[in-house]
Amino acid sequence: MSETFSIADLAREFEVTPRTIRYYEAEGMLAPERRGQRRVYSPRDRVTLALILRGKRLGFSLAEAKEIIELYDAPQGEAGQLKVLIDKLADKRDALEAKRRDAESALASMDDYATRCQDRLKELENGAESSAHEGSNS
Amino acid sequence: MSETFSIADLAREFEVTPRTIRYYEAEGMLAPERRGQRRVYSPRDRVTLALILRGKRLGFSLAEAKEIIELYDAPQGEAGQLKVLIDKLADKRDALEAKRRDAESALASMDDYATRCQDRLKELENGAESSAHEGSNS
DNA sequence: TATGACGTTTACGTTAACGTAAAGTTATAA
DNA sequence: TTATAACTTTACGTTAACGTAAACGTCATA
Repeated sequence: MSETFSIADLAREFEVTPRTIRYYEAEGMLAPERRGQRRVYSPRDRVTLALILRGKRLGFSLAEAKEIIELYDAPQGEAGQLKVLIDKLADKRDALEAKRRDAESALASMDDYATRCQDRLKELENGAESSAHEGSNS
Repeated sequence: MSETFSIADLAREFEVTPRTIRYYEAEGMLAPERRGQRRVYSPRDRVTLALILRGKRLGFSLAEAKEIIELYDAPQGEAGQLKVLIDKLADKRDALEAKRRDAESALASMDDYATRCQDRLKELENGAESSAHEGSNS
């Protein structure tokens, strides 16, 4: 028998409220067991929650996050189902790739800008030859 | 005099509605010129809109996107301001890096899963030796 | 036994980010 | 000159994703 978690455990760990976790359950994204009326979360439930929250951080809606999760526990029974699953995975992969590219280009331009700011700061701190864009004239 | 754009031009290009663009203006993120009462967008306005939308795609709220944009046209007058700006840039950079890492780990596990699905599919298509996890026994 | 601490359900409230409709303005085309 | 296409403002409506409050259950412990 493996580890279990209370709703407060997961709320603490992932820095969300119990309300949020219950909401995801109401949306059909989690289905913890019950000990009496209390929710008992398995390590698998915990992974699912982590997936949801990572999806959200990446700008997916809960509906989109749900689609992704459903892919991960889709039945791989027959070949037909598997082909459909593989196709859908490719779609989600493309969406993720796009986000990564967005992040990378944003990082690139931001780093570029930060470098220019630092150069400008050094100019200001070294006596500073009045205007910017001045070469190092001896 | 450089190119200008109507609100419909930008709406088409970025696949949003004019309402959305006006909303961003009302939120203080865009300030197009006016020819009469009509909005006239500069290439710079267009870049700003692109920044907003990329931010949104990455899961930033409009408020966060606004902060980033304000960094990009902050005054770099004195050294003190520049230092503050550089600090804030580092913060936003960290947030972006985190998103990129999220995207990358999501991609990695998804690719992993997709590969396993494809393996399973090939098994099914090649006569299929009953169960999974069977080596290629001669 | 009573008093927290932690959980539950139910239900209404809130906010961001727009959608949508109404009514008016302005330039161009027929 | 009228129509129509593209724009404008104003203002109320909508949806996702929770927040918040009320009223209740249940277990350990002081």
